Amino acid sequence: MEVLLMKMPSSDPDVIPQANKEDELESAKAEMGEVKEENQRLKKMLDKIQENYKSLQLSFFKILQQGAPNKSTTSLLNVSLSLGTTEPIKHGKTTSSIKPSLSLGLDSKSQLSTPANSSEETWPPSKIQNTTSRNGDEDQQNPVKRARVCVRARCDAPTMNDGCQWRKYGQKVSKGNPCPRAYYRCTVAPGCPVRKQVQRCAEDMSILITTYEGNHNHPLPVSATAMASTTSAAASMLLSGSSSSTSQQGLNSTATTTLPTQVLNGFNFSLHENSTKQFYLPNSTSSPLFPTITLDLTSSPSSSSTNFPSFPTTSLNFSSSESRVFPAVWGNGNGYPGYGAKVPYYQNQIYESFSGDNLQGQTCQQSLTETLAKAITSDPSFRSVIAAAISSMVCSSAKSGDPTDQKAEKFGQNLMQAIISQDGKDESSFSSSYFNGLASSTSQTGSSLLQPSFPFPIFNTAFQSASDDKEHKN
DNA sequence: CGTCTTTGACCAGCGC
DNA sequence: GCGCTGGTCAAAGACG
Repeated sequence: MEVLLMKMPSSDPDVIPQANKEDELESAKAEMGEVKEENQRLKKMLDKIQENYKSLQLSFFKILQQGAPNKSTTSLLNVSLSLGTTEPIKHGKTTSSIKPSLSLGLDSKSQLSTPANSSEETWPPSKIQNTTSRNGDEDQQNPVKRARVCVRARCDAPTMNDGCQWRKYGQKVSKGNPCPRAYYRCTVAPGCPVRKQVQRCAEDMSILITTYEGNHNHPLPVSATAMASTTSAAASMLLSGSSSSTSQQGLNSTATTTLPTQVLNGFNFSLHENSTKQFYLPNSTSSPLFPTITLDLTSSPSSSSTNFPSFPTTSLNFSSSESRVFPAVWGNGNGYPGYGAKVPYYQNQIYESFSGDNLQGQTCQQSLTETLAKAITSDPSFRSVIAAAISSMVCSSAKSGDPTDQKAEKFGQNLMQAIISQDGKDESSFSSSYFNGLASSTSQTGSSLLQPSFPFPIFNTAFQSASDDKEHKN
Protein backbone atom coordinates (compact mmCIF):
# COMPACT_ATOMS: atom_id res chain seq x y z
CA MET A 1 0.00 0.00 0.00
CA GLU A 2 1.15 3.45 -0.77
CA VAL A 3 0.67 4.42 2.84
CA LEU A 4 3.41 2.08 3.84
CA LEU A 5 5.66 3.22 1.10
CA MET A 6 5.24 6.80 2.13
CA LYS A 7 6.23 5.92 5.62
CA MET A 8 9.42 4.22 4.67
CA PRO A 9 12.41 5.98 6.18
CA SER A 10 14.37 7.83 3.58
CA SER A 11 17.32 9.09 5.59
CA ASP A 12 20.44 7.27 6.71
CA PRO A 13 19.46 4.90 9.52
CA ASP A 14 22.86 5.34 11.16
CA VAL A 15 22.19 8.94 12.09
CA ILE A 16 18.70 8.30 13.31
CA PRO A 17 18.47 7.73 17.01
CA GLN A 18 17.23 4.34 18.12
CA ALA A 19 14.19 5.92 19.70
CA ASN A 20 13.17 7.42 16.38
CA LYS A 21 13.54 4.05 14.72
CA GLU A 22 11.25 2.46 17.23
CA ASP A 23 8.77 5.27 16.84
CA GLU A 24 8.69 4.80 13.13
CA LEU A 25 8.34 1.09 13.55
CA GLU A 26 5.42 1.58 15.86
CA SER A 27 3.96 4.10 13.49
CA ALA A 28 4.29 1.69 10.62
CA LYS A 29 2.65 -1.05 12.64
CA ALA A 30 -0.19 1.27 13.47
CA GLU A 31 -0.58 2.13 9.82
CA MET A 32 -0.67 -1.53 8.96
CA GLY A 33 -3.35 -2.10 11.50
CA GLU A 34 -5.41 0.69 10.06
CA VAL A 35 -4.97 -0.66 6.59
CA LYS A 36 -6.13 -4.03 7.77
CA GLU A 37 -9.17 -2.43 9.29
CA GLU A 38 -9.83 -0.70 6.02
CA ASN A 39 -9.59 -3.99 4.23
CA GLN A 40 -12.07 -5.56 6.60
CA ARG A 41 -14.41 -2.67 6.10
CA LEU A 42 -14.13 -2.92 2.35
CA LYS A 43 -14.84 -6.59 2.58
CA LYS A 44 -18.03 -5.86 4.47
CA MET A 45 -18.98 -3.31 1.88
CA LEU A 46 -18.48 -5.77 -0.91
CA ASP A 47 -20.41 -8.42 0.93
CA LYS A 48 -23.29 -6.03 1.19
CA ILE A 49 -23.05 -5.23 -2.49
CA GLN A 50 -23.12 -8.92 -3.19
CA GLU A 51 -26.22 -9.35 -1.11
CA ASN A 52 -27.90 -6.54 -2.97
CA TYR A 53 -26.90 -8.08 -6.22
CA LYS A 54 -28.31 -11.45 -5.33
CA SER A 55 -31.47 -9.83 -4.10
CA LEU A 56 -31.89 -8.00 -7.37
CA GLN A 57 -31.16 -11.14 -9.28
CA LEU A 58 -33.79 -13.06 -7.39
CA SER A 59 -36.27 -10.28 -7.94
CA PHE A 60 -35.51 -10.34 -11.62
CA PHE A 61 -36.19 -14.03 -11.95
CA LYS A 62 -39.31 -13.76 -9.89
CA ILE A 63 -40.59 -11.17 -12.27
CA LEU A 64 -39.67 -13.34 -15.19
CA GLN A 65 -41.55 -16.24 -13.71
CA GLN A 66 -44.56 -14.17 -12.78
CA GLY A 67 -44.94 -12.82 -16.26
CA ALA A 68 -47.56 -15.11 -17.73
CA PRO A 69 -46.20 -16.03 -21.11
CA ASN A 70 -48.60 -15.89 -23.96
CA LYS A 71 -46.84 -18.01 -26.47
CA SER A 72 -49.16 -17.04 -29.23
CA THR A 73 -48.04 -13.50 -28.84
CA THR A 74 -44.53 -13.80 -27.65
CA SER A 75 -43.62 -15.67 -30.72
CA LEU A 76 -44.17 -12.45 -32.50
CA LEU A 77 -41.79 -10.53 -30.41
CA ASN A 78 -38.23 -9.59 -30.57
CA VAL A 79 -36.17 -9.43 -27.45
CA SER A 80 -33.30 -7.08 -27.29
CA LEU A 81 -30.66 -7.40 -24.66
CA SER A 82 -28.94 -4.12 -24.57
CA LEU A 83 -25.76 -3.64 -22.71
CA GLY A 84 -25.30 0.00 -22.26
CA THR A 85 -27.10 1.32 -25.25
CA THR A 86 -28.53 4.48 -23.90
CA GLU A 87 -28.29 6.78 -26.80
CA PRO A 88 -31.36 8.04 -28.57
CA ILE A 89 -32.90 5.52 -30.83
CA LYS A 90 -34.32 5.97 -34.22
CA HIS A 91 -37.15 3.92 -35.46
CA GLY A 92 -37.28 4.89 -38.98
CA LYS A 93 -38.30 8.50 -38.82
CA THR A 94 -39.79 8.35 -35.39
CA THR A 95 -38.30 8.56 -32.00
CA SER A 96 -39.29 6.75 -28.92
CA SER A 97 -40.74 7.72 -25.64
CA ILE A 98 -40.03 6.46 -22.22
CA LYS A 99 -42.30 5.05 -19.60
CA PRO A 100 -40.66 3.86 -16.49
CA SER A 101 -42.99 1.64 -14.61
CA LEU A 102 -41.51 -1.42 -13.05
CA SER A 103 -40.05 -1.42 -9.63
CA LEU A 104 -37.04 -3.25 -8.35
CA GLY A 105 -34.88 -1.43 -10.76
CA LEU A 106 -36.74 -2.72 -13.70
CA ASP A 107 -37.61 -0.04 -16.14
CA SER A 108 -39.93 -0.20 -19.01
CA LYS A 109 -39.94 1.84 -22.07
CA SER A 110 -42.14 2.41 -24.95
CA GLN A 111 -41.22 2.95 -28.47
CA LEU A 112 -42.67 3.74 -31.76
CA SER A 113 -41.41 2.47 -34.95
CA THR A 114 -42.11 2.45 -38.56
CA PRO A 115 -42.60 -0.85 -40.22
CA ALA A 116 -39.14 -2.10 -40.64
CA ASN A 117 -37.61 -4.04 -43.38
CA SER A 118 -34.87 -5.79 -41.64
CA SER A 119 -33.36 -8.82 -43.11
CA GLU A 120 -32.32 -9.75 -39.65
CA GLU A 121 -35.94 -9.95 -38.70
CA THR A 122 -36.92 -12.27 -41.44
CA TRP A 123 -34.36 -14.97 -41.31
CA PRO A 124 -34.92 -17.76 -41.75
CA PRO A 125 -37.12 -17.28 -44.73
CA SER A 126 -40.20 -19.21 -45.42
CA LYS A 127 -38.24 -21.66 -47.45
CA ILE A 128 -36.17 -22.59 -44.49
CA GLN A 129 -39.22 -22.84 -42.38
CA ASN A 130 -40.71 -25.27 -44.78
CA THR A 131 -37.49 -27.15 -44.97
CA THR A 132 -37.24 -27.46 -41.25
CA SER A 133 -40.81 -28.56 -41.09
CA ARG A 134 -39.97 -31.40 -43.36
CA ASN A 135 -37.24 -32.45 -41.06
CA GLY A 136 -39.57 -34.13 -38.68
CA ASP A 137 -38.95 -32.98 -35.16
CA GLU A 138 -37.82 -29.58 -36.23
CA ASP A 139 -41.34 -28.40 -36.43
CA GLN A 140 -41.97 -29.82 -33.03
CA GLN A 141 -39.69 -27.28 -31.50
CA ASN A 142 -41.32 -24.78 -29.27
CA PRO A 143 -40.87 -21.10 -29.88
CA VAL A 144 -37.91 -21.00 -27.59
CA LYS A 145 -36.07 -23.49 -29.67
CA ARG A 146 -37.00 -21.64 -32.81
CA ALA A 147 -36.17 -18.27 -31.46
CA ARG A 148 -33.40 -16.37 -33.11
CA VAL A 149 -30.75 -14.53 -31.24
CA CYS A 150 -29.10 -11.58 -32.83
CA VAL A 151 -25.85 -10.41 -31.32
CA ARG A 152 -24.39 -7.04 -32.11
CA ALA A 153 -20.82 -6.54 -31.12
CA ARG A 154 -17.85 -4.54 -32.15
CA CYS A 155 -15.47 -6.87 -33.80
CA ASP A 156 -12.74 -6.40 -36.35
CA ALA A 157 -12.55 -10.08 -37.13
CA PRO A 158 -14.76 -11.61 -39.81
CA THR A 159 -16.80 -13.46 -37.24
CA MET A 160 -17.22 -13.67 -33.53
CA ASN A 161 -15.61 -16.53 -31.79
CA ASP A 162 -18.45 -18.02 -29.80
CA GLY A 163 -16.64 -21.25 -29.07
CA CYS A 164 -18.68 -23.29 -31.46
CA GLN A 165 -17.55 -24.84 -34.70
CA TRP A 166 -19.12 -23.45 -37.81
CA ARG A 167 -18.94 -24.21 -41.45
CA LYS A 168 -19.65 -21.57 -43.99
CA TYR A 169 -22.10 -22.72 -46.59
CA GLY A 170 -22.99 -19.56 -48.37
CA GLN A 171 -22.53 -15.89 -48.80
CA LYS A 172 -24.78 -13.28 -50.23
CA VAL A 173 -24.70 -9.59 -50.79
CA SER A 174 -27.94 -8.29 -49.51
CA LYS A 175 -29.54 -5.23 -50.91
CA GLY A 176 -28.75 -2.05 -49.10
CA ASN A 177 -25.66 -3.36 -47.42
CA PRO A 178 -22.35 -3.48 -49.26
CA CYS A 179 -21.08 -6.01 -46.80
CA PRO A 180 -21.86 -9.58 -47.76
CA ARG A 181 -23.81 -11.75 -45.42
CA ALA A 182 -22.24 -15.08 -44.57
CA TYR A 183 -24.18 -18.18 -43.69
CA TYR A 184 -22.79 -20.74 -41.28
CA ARG A 185 -24.06 -23.99 -39.90
CA CYS A 186 -22.91 -25.74 -36.79
CA THR A 187 -20.59 -28.64 -37.49
CA VAL A 188 -19.89 -29.71 -33.95
CA ALA A 189 -22.24 -32.59 -34.49
CA PRO A 190 -23.71 -33.87 -37.76
CA GLY A 191 -27.27 -32.84 -38.19
CA CYS A 192 -27.09 -29.98 -35.75
CA PRO A 193 -29.81 -27.58 -36.88
CA VAL A 194 -28.15 -24.47 -35.55
CA ARG A 195 -27.24 -21.89 -38.13
CA LYS A 196 -26.02 -18.39 -37.98
CA GLN A 197 -25.75 -15.37 -40.17
CA VAL A 198 -22.90 -12.95 -39.94
CA GLN A 199 -22.99 -9.52 -41.43
CA ARG A 200 -21.43 -6.19 -40.75
CA CYS A 201 -23.57 -3.23 -39.98
CA ALA A 202 -23.82 -1.05 -43.03
CA GLU A 203 -23.77 2.11 -40.99
CA ASP A 204 -20.96 1.08 -38.73
CA MET A 205 -18.57 -1.40 -40.22
CA SER A 206 -17.03 -2.06 -36.87
CA ILE A 207 -20.22 -3.67 -35.67
CA LEU A 208 -20.68 -7.30 -36.42
CA ILE A 209 -24.20 -8.66 -36.38
CA THR A 210 -24.48 -12.35 -35.75
CA THR A 211 -27.84 -14.05 -35.78
CA TYR A 212 -28.25 -17.53 -34.34
CA GLU A 213 -31.16 -19.81 -35.00
CA GLY A 214 -31.98 -23.15 -33.50
CA ASN A 215 -30.76 -25.17 -30.59
CA HIS A 216 -27.73 -27.38 -30.53
CA ASN A 217 -28.56 -31.07 -30.34
CA HIS A 218 -25.20 -31.96 -28.88
CA PRO A 219 -22.99 -31.11 -25.94
CA LEU A 220 -21.21 -27.85 -26.32
CA PRO A 221 -17.60 -27.05 -25.62
CA VAL A 222 -17.11 -25.09 -22.48
CA SER A 223 -16.13 -22.03 -24.41
CA ALA A 224 -19.38 -22.15 -26.30
CA THR A 225 -21.67 -22.53 -23.35
CA ALA A 226 -21.62 -18.85 -22.56
CA MET A 227 -23.14 -17.80 -25.82
CA ALA A 228 -25.38 -20.84 -26.01
CA SER A 229 -26.65 -20.26 -22.53
CA THR A 230 -27.14 -16.64 -23.30
CA THR A 231 -29.17 -17.35 -26.35
CA SER A 232 -31.14 -20.03 -24.62
CA ALA A 233 -31.83 -17.88 -21.61
CA ALA A 234 -32.70 -14.95 -23.78
CA ALA A 235 -35.09 -17.10 -25.68
CA SER A 236 -36.63 -18.20 -22.43
CA MET A 237 -36.97 -14.63 -21.39
CA LEU A 238 -38.56 -13.96 -24.70
CA LEU A 239 -41.41 -16.20 -23.73
CA SER A 240 -41.69 -15.33 -20.11
CA GLY A 241 -40.85 -11.69 -20.14
CA SER A 242 -43.56 -10.29 -22.31
CA SER A 243 -46.68 -9.01 -20.74
CA SER A 244 -47.68 -6.99 -23.69
CA SER A 245 -50.10 -8.44 -26.12
CA THR A 246 -49.62 -7.98 -29.76
CA SER A 247 -51.29 -9.17 -32.81
CA GLN A 248 -50.41 -9.74 -36.35
CA GLN A 249 -52.25 -6.59 -37.10
CA GLY A 250 -50.00 -4.80 -34.76
CA LEU A 251 -47.06 -6.19 -36.54
CA ASN A 252 -48.28 -4.77 -39.73
CA SER A 253 -49.08 -1.42 -38.33
CA THR A 254 -46.85 1.55 -38.55
CA ALA A 255 -46.50 1.99 -34.85
CA THR A 256 -45.77 -0.60 -32.27
CA THR A 257 -46.87 -0.88 -28.73
CA THR A 258 -44.83 -0.53 -25.66
CA LEU A 259 -42.79 -3.37 -24.42
CA PRO A 260 -40.86 -3.41 -21.24
CA THR A 261 -37.22 -2.93 -20.87
CA GLN A 262 -35.86 -4.49 -17.77
CA VAL A 263 -32.70 -3.31 -16.21
CA LEU A 264 -30.86 -5.63 -13.96
CA ASN A 265 -27.40 -5.02 -12.84
CA GLY A 266 -27.16 -2.43 -15.51
CA PHE A 267 -28.26 -4.66 -18.29
CA ASN A 268 -31.18 -3.64 -20.34
CA PHE A 269 -33.51 -6.34 -21.44
CA SER A 270 -35.91 -4.87 -23.85
CA LEU A 271 -38.65 -6.46 -25.79
CA HIS A 272 -39.38 -5.31 -29.25
CA GLU A 273 -42.10 -6.28 -31.51
CA ASN A 274 -40.91 -8.07 -34.49
CA SER A 275 -41.89 -5.31 -36.79
CA THR A 276 -39.61 -3.00 -34.99
CA LYS A 277 -36.60 -2.20 -37.00
CA GLN A 278 -34.12 -2.59 -34.29
CA PHE A 279 -31.17 -2.38 -36.54
CA TYR A 280 -31.03 -1.00 -39.95
CA LEU A 281 -30.47 -4.06 -42.12
CA PRO A 282 -32.90 -2.90 -44.70
CA ASN A 283 -34.75 -4.79 -47.31
CA SER A 284 -36.62 -7.64 -46.20
CA THR A 285 -39.73 -8.85 -47.69
CA SER A 286 -41.19 -11.58 -45.61
CA SER A 287 -43.19 -11.22 -42.48
CA PRO A 288 -41.72 -11.97 -39.13
CA LEU A 289 -42.50 -15.48 -38.07
CA PHE A 290 -39.89 -16.14 -35.44
CA PRO A 291 -39.10 -14.35 -32.26
CA THR A 292 -35.81 -12.55 -32.44
CA ILE A 293 -33.58 -11.85 -29.53
CA THR A 294 -31.14 -9.05 -30.02
CA LEU A 295 -28.12 -8.77 -27.85
CA ASP A 296 -26.56 -5.39 -28.22
CA LEU A 297 -22.98 -5.30 -27.09
CA THR A 298 -22.30 -1.95 -28.65
CA SER A 299 -22.82 1.53 -27.41
CA SER A 300 -20.81 3.59 -29.75
CA PRO A 301 -22.15 6.98 -30.67
CA SER A 302 -21.71 5.91 -34.22
CA SER A 303 -24.22 3.17 -33.81
CA SER A 304 -26.97 5.62 -34.28
CA SER A 305 -28.89 3.08 -36.20
CA THR A 306 -29.68 1.11 -33.14
CA ASN A 307 -33.28 1.47 -32.34
CA PHE A 308 -33.42 1.64 -28.66
CA PRO A 309 -35.22 4.46 -27.04
CA SER A 310 -33.29 6.88 -25.02
CA PHE A 311 -34.08 6.48 -21.41
CA PRO A 312 -32.31 7.13 -18.20
CA THR A 313 -30.78 3.99 -16.91
CA THR A 314 -27.81 2.84 -15.00
CA SER A 315 -26.07 0.77 -17.53
CA LEU A 316 -23.02 -1.39 -17.49
CA ASN A 317 -21.68 -1.43 -20.93
CA PHE A 318 -18.77 -3.68 -21.56
CA SER A 319 -18.37 -2.81 -25.12
CA SER A 320 -15.72 -0.59 -26.42
CA SER A 321 -14.97 1.22 -29.56
CA GLU A 322 -11.64 -0.45 -29.42
CA SER A 323 -12.11 -4.03 -30.30
CA ARG A 324 -8.75 -4.84 -28.88
CA VAL A 325 -10.33 -4.63 -25.50
CA PHE A 326 -11.34 -8.22 -26.12
CA PRO A 327 -8.30 -9.46 -27.89
CA ALA A 328 -8.75 -13.10 -27.13
CA VAL A 329 -12.42 -13.17 -27.65
CA TRP A 330 -13.30 -12.31 -31.16
CA GLY A 331 -11.98 -13.45 -34.37
CA ASN A 332 -11.35 -16.68 -36.08
CA GLY A 333 -14.77 -18.11 -36.25
CA ASN A 334 -13.51 -21.50 -37.24
CA GLY A 335 -12.83 -24.58 -35.33
CA TYR A 336 -12.48 -24.61 -31.62
CA PRO A 337 -10.36 -21.60 -30.98
CA GLY A 338 -12.56 -21.05 -27.99
CA TYR A 339 -10.75 -23.76 -26.17
CA GLY A 340 -7.72 -21.61 -26.25
CA ALA A 341 -9.48 -18.34 -25.98
CA LYS A 342 -11.19 -16.76 -23.08
CA VAL A 343 -14.90 -16.62 -22.95
CA PRO A 344 -15.84 -12.99 -23.18
CA TYR A 345 -16.44 -11.84 -19.72
CA TYR A 346 -19.42 -9.82 -20.69
CA GLN A 347 -20.92 -12.88 -22.31
CA ASN A 348 -20.48 -14.73 -19.10
CA GLN A 349 -21.95 -11.77 -17.37
CA ILE A 350 -25.04 -12.12 -19.45
CA TYR A 351 -25.10 -15.83 -18.92
CA GLU A 352 -24.94 -15.47 -15.21
CA SER A 353 -27.45 -12.74 -15.17
CA PHE A 354 -29.86 -15.19 -16.65
CA SER A 355 -28.83 -18.34 -14.98
CA GLY A 356 -28.27 -16.89 -11.58
CA ASP A 357 -25.38 -19.18 -11.25
CA ASN A 358 -22.65 -17.36 -9.47
CA LEU A 359 -19.67 -19.36 -10.40
CA GLN A 360 -17.27 -19.91 -7.63
CA GLY A 361 -14.17 -20.21 -9.67
CA GLN A 362 -10.68 -20.58 -8.53
CA THR A 363 -8.69 -17.60 -7.51
CA CYS A 364 -6.88 -15.95 -10.31
CA GLN A 365 -5.77 -12.59 -9.15
CA GLN A 366 -4.00 -11.66 -12.31
CA SER A 367 -7.01 -12.42 -14.43
CA LEU A 368 -9.20 -10.52 -12.06
CA THR A 369 -6.94 -7.57 -12.17
CA GLU A 370 -6.87 -7.53 -15.91
CA THR A 371 -10.60 -7.93 -16.06
CA LEU A 372 -11.14 -5.12 -13.66
CA ALA A 373 -8.76 -2.94 -15.54
CA LYS A 374 -10.48 -3.65 -18.82
CA ALA A 375 -13.91 -3.16 -17.38
CA ILE A 376 -12.97 0.11 -15.79
CA THR A 377 -10.99 1.52 -18.63
CA SER A 378 -13.36 0.38 -21.33
CA ASP A 379 -16.40 2.11 -20.09
CA PRO A 380 -17.00 5.22 -18.04
CA SER A 381 -20.38 4.05 -16.90
CA PHE A 382 -18.81 1.06 -15.30
CA ARG A 383 -16.53 3.33 -13.35
CA SER A 384 -19.48 5.45 -12.39
CA VAL A 385 -21.41 2.48 -11.15
CA ILE A 386 -18.52 1.24 -9.08
CA ALA A 387 -17.91 4.70 -7.75
CA ALA A 388 -21.56 5.16 -6.90
CA ALA A 389 -21.70 1.85 -5.14
CA ILE A 390 -18.63 2.59 -3.12
CA SER A 391 -19.89 6.06 -2.38
CA SER A 392 -23.18 4.71 -1.17
CA MET A 393 -21.57 2.13 1.03
CA VAL A 394 -18.98 4.45 2.42
CA CYS A 395 -21.42 7.22 3.19
CA SER A 396 -23.80 4.91 4.96
CA SER A 397 -20.94 3.51 6.88
CA ALA A 398 -19.59 6.89 7.86
CA LYS A 399 -22.90 7.95 9.30
CA SER A 400 -22.33 5.58 12.14
CA GLY A 401 -19.88 8.04 13.62
CA ASP A 402 -17.14 5.54 14.03
CA PRO A 403 -13.76 7.23 13.54
CA THR A 404 -12.52 4.27 11.57
CA ASP A 405 -15.50 4.66 9.33
CA GLN A 406 -14.38 8.16 8.59
CA LYS A 407 -11.10 6.79 7.42
CA ALA A 408 -12.94 4.27 5.32
CA GLU A 409 -14.97 7.10 3.90
CA LYS A 410 -11.85 8.92 2.94
CA PHE A 411 -10.46 5.79 1.41
CA GLY A 412 -13.64 5.26 -0.52
CA GLN A 413 -13.59 8.81 -1.75
CA ASN A 414 -10.06 8.36 -2.93
CA LEU A 415 -11.04 5.17 -4.65
CA MET A 416 -13.97 6.85 -6.32
CA GLN A 417 -11.78 9.70 -7.38
CA ALA A 418 -9.24 7.33 -8.78
CA ILE A 419 -11.85 5.39 -10.69
CA ILE A 420 -13.71 8.34 -12.06
CA SER A 421 -10.55 10.14 -13.02
CA GLN A 422 -9.81 7.40 -15.51
CA ASP A 423 -12.21 8.86 -18.02
CA GLY A 424 -10.48 9.44 -21.26
CA LYS A 425 -7.21 7.97 -20.14
CA ASP A 426 -5.48 4.85 -21.02
CA GLU A 427 -5.22 3.66 -17.51
CA SER A 428 -5.11 -0.05 -17.83
CA SER A 429 -1.89 -0.11 -15.97
CA PHE A 430 -3.24 2.09 -13.29
CA SER A 431 -6.39 0.10 -12.80
CA SER A 432 -4.46 -3.05 -12.85
CA SER A 433 -2.04 -1.88 -10.26
CA TYR A 434 -4.77 -0.36 -8.22
CA PHE A 435 -6.75 -3.54 -7.94
CA ASN A 436 -3.63 -5.50 -7.59
CA GLY A 437 -3.03 -3.47 -4.55
CA LEU A 438 -6.48 -4.15 -3.30
CA ALA A 439 -6.19 -7.83 -3.88
CA SER A 440 -2.74 -8.14 -2.44
CA SER A 441 -3.66 -6.22 0.65
CA THR A 442 -6.60 -8.48 0.96
CA SER A 443 -4.45 -11.51 0.86
CA GLN A 444 -2.41 -10.06 3.65
CA THR A 445 -5.38 -10.21 5.89
CA GLY A 446 -6.26 -13.65 4.75
CA SER A 447 -9.61 -12.55 3.44
CA SER A 448 -11.02 -13.05 0.03
CA LEU A 449 -12.14 -9.61 -0.78
CA LEU A 450 -11.92 -9.83 -4.50
CA GLN A 451 -12.07 -13.47 -4.93
CA PRO A 452 -14.84 -15.62 -6.25
CA SER A 453 -17.37 -14.17 -3.93
CA PHE A 454 -17.05 -10.82 -5.55
CA PRO A 455 -20.50 -9.40 -5.93
CA PHE A 456 -20.19 -8.63 -9.60
CA PRO A 457 -20.62 -11.77 -11.63
CA ILE A 458 -18.35 -10.30 -14.20
CA PHE A 459 -15.56 -10.78 -11.77
CA ASN A 460 -16.56 -14.27 -10.88
CA THR A 461 -16.69 -15.25 -14.46
CA ALA A 462 -13.37 -13.67 -15.03
CA PHE A 463 -12.04 -16.22 -12.66
CA GLN A 464 -13.98 -18.92 -14.31
CA SER A 465 -13.02 -18.08 -17.81
CA ALA A 466 -9.42 -17.76 -16.86
CA SER A 467 -9.56 -21.12 -15.17
CA ASP A 468 -11.19 -22.68 -18.16
CA ASP A 469 -8.62 -21.11 -20.35
CA LYS A 470 -5.84 -22.60 -18.34
CA GLU A 471 -7.53 -25.96 -18.30
CA HIS A 472 -7.88 -26.00 -22.01
CA LYS A 473 -4.33 -24.93 -22.51
CA ASN A 474 -3.20 -27.72 -20.30
C1' DC B 1 -6.33 -36.65 -48.54
C1' DG B 2 -9.67 -34.62 -45.73
C1' DT B 3 -11.66 -30.36 -44.52
C1' DC B 4 -13.05 -25.91 -45.39
C1' DT B 5 -14.04 -21.81 -48.25
C1' DT B 6 -15.57 -19.76 -52.37
C1' DT B 7 -18.96 -18.82 -55.65
C1' DG B 8 -22.24 -19.41 -59.23
C1' DA B 9 -26.57 -21.77 -59.81
C1' DC B 10 -30.86 -22.91 -58.14
C1' DC B 11 -35.17 -22.48 -55.55
C1' DA B 12 -39.02 -20.30 -53.27
C1' DG B 13 -41.48 -16.28 -51.56
C1' DC B 14 -43.04 -11.80 -52.37
C1' DG B 15 -44.46 -7.54 -54.75
C1' DC B 16 -45.88 -5.29 -58.79
C1' DG C 1 -46.20 -13.87 -64.97
C1' DC C 2 -42.03 -11.63 -64.20
C1' DG C 3 -38.38 -9.74 -61.66
C1' DC C 4 -36.24 -9.13 -57.27
C1' DT C 5 -34.47 -10.93 -53.16
C1' DG C 6 -32.83 -14.06 -49.61
C1' DG C 7 -31.28 -18.55 -48.54
C1' DT C 8 -29.28 -23.00 -49.80
C1' DC C 9 -26.81 -26.29 -52.62
C1' DA C 10 -22.85 -28.20 -54.56
C1' DA C 11 -18.81 -28.27 -57.49
C1' DA C 12 -14.26 -26.48 -57.63
C1' DG C 13 -10.36 -24.78 -55.55
C1' DA C 14 -7.41 -23.78 -51.48
C1' DC C 15 -5.18 -25.22 -47.49
C1' DG C 16 -2.87 -27.83 -43.90
